[in-house]
Amino acid sequence: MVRTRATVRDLRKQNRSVLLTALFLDGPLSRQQLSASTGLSAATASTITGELLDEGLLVEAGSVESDGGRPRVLLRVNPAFGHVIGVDVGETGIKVELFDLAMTRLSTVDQPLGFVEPVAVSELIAAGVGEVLTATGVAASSVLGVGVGVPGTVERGTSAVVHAQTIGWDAVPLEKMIREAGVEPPLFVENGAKTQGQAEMWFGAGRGAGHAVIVLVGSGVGVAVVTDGVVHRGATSNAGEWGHTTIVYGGRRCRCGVRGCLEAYAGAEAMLARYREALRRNDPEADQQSALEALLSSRSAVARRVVDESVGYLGAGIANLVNLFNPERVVLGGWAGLALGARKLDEIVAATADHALRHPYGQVRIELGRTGPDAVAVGAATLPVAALLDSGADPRSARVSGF
Amino acid sequence: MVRTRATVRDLRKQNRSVLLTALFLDGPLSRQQLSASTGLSAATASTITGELLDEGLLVEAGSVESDGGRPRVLLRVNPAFGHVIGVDVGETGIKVELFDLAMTRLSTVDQPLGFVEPVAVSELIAAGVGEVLTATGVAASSVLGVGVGVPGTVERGTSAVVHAQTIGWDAVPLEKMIREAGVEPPLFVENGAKTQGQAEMWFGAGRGAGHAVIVLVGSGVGVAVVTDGVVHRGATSNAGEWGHTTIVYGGRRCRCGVRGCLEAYAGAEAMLARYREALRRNDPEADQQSALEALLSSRSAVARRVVDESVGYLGAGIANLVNLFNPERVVLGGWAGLALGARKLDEIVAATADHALRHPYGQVRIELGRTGPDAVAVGAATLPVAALLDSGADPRSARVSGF
DNA sequence: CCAAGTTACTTCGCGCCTAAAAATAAGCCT
DNA sequence: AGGCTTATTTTTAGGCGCGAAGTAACTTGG
Repeated sequence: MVRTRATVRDLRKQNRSVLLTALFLDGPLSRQQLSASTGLSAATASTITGELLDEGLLVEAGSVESDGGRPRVLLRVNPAFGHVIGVDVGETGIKVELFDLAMTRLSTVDQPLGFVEPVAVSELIAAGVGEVLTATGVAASSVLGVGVGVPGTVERGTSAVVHAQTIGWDAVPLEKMIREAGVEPPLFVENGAKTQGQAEMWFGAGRGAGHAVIVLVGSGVGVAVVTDGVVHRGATSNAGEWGHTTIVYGGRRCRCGVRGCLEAYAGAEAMLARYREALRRNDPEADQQSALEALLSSRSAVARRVVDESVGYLGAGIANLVNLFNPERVVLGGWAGLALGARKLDEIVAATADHALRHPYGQVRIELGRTGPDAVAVGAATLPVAALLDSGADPRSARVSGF
Repeated sequence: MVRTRATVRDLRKQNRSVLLTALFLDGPLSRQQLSASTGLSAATASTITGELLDEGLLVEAGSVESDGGRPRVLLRVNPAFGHVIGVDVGETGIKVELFDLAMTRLSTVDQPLGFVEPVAVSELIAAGVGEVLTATGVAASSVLGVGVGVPGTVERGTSAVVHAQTIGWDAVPLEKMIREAGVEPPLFVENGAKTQGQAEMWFGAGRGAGHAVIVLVGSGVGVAVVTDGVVHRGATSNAGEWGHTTIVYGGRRCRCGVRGCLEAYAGAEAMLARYREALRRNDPEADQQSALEALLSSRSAVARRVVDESVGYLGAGIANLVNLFNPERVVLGGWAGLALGARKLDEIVAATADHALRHPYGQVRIELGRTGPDAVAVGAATLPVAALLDSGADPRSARVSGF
């Protein structure tokens, strides 16, 4: 971490951020509790919360009676201070959701989309954003930001650029395009696996863990690695390409062209392909989701073998992550991950134990994901919230959108 | 990152740290340059450096003539402010080195050790520390800290505990033992691969990279992952067990008991074992180092095949790291890594390219390590230095040892 | 040799900041 | 009602970085 110089203003900003984050994550708290949990003096906690109340970021939320003293007044983040929007760009459609600052869902729009073309996607996003706003009567000016979860990797620079081989996107300047389609609030474009990981960390099975690995098994596989509470991004925001790590050197050819990638063994697509091969059939399923369900519940020896092998590969893949990252928690999510995990979690855990080193394995807890089907959108919506919390909502820093 | 409350004192501490770090890493600088490079105002840079000069942390280092103005006075970290000691606990012996604060080596002691037994190791370390001090006449009180690089993983708690399956250490409270053997300065126990990675980052091929992966190939293989300039440790400091990630599912049995670990293919021991098997010989080499040299320079088809295969496995293993961490730089080190890399770096790079995703691969530069055989000791010695720099050498914080 | 010019560094006053102490608010209990 | 307890606000004190205004230490050009 390259630390940099700080001024007295940064102090205030940081302490605002600390208080705001504590209130956001741990619900209503009194100034007293805030002082205790953050380490700030009661005086400072009081001054700063007073400021935040004046600015409309906080509101009072009742009081707790005491046993013989002045009752403590509870404070919480003002849900009406602003709104955030989360967008899930999937391979079959686009979901746009509007939340208030307490992350209560106010409106949802689903738009199916056959062919994923950047211009069409941008326009659908802009339309969806307009729709959720008019449906709820929320003013565009109250939107703190729009988070967008996309497939593929996102390169962050002055403006986010998306690379997604599977849908044929090569260096698509999506942020610029969405802006040009008419979306005004600040944009936060991020890989969908990472936004889903974020959702799992804040609201799901990752809560409370500082070091966690969120494994997402869908058609393919992905991972979000959280270190010290922060999603790991690497030098150019491309980190976390777990699906294309080699796990069977010289093995099956993956759609990325390389042999032996984990994704050639452990995603829903790979499982179904291996099943087809075992049965010498050659007709790809129309609906992966129900095909996987059928495979998982089949009692045929072939199906059972395919599933058991998949569990082995997945366990080895998870063990690699455990060895490399030494997390306290592994969360297994994604639609296929949840379907497989619902039936085979113990076997997956056992396979992980077989392949991981004893010591890091001993530190980890492996759980199923607990976020719903809109986890990508929820996670995307948390991005502007995180930005607000991290900045301490500093009223002195220039804000692009007028809120 | 869990940010925490800050006081006005933390400000000064942080700015001291920033200045001190800039001076340590980028050699002598004038107050003027410091002000420009850190962003601190000239006034503050001057005040703080004045303080640091008074405390003896900095010294003047000549001046640069100007073209028509007051010449700038150069400042640098005072090499004589204190000393640091680095210890390398290897499988064949213990090396203790003394450095001044400019990391100039003042004295070295090598002590061979056959059987690596914790008590004996602790006593040898204490003896070595005493020896380098008396040899140079440096007072124990001027030693800022002793860094110790050990095989295996180090669990940091109130006192460091070492787990090293390969040498039969299971939860050895090494820090406590070294202390009891009579070493007084603050101790910093860390995994040897990580200390070597640290050395490579500060003084070797990793310089300037914020995100890097230091790959160490010796008898086995290890890695140090650097994220944002900081060595990644995970929840319990066990992160980075690359050697025991599965790369050939169901493959060769590794000494850890699992099948298909990278270490069963890519370290010197594995290469020699595979060569022996190919030749149907059964006599382990007495000296791995010269045996590997012989293997690498052999022109026999069998030797060439073993080496080429190893290059492939190693490349795939590196590609996994590139995909997962998206580093800007990969440094290949370790005695076997350097030996192999000296002859086959291009092939290793090509094998990495074959297995990595195009995009993250496009961001990375793969280089040979540039630190010498005492990299582990040098890296260990940097640990107390890093602690000093990070703390801003705050004279107000209580110090255990009297310096 | 001296004055003017130039650049590096210091000093001082201001506006902020947090902490500690003191004061005040708002309940409970008898 | 009065004492007691606890929460919050106000006051005061000690720090900090910055900008402006000096001051120091040279070079240059006559």
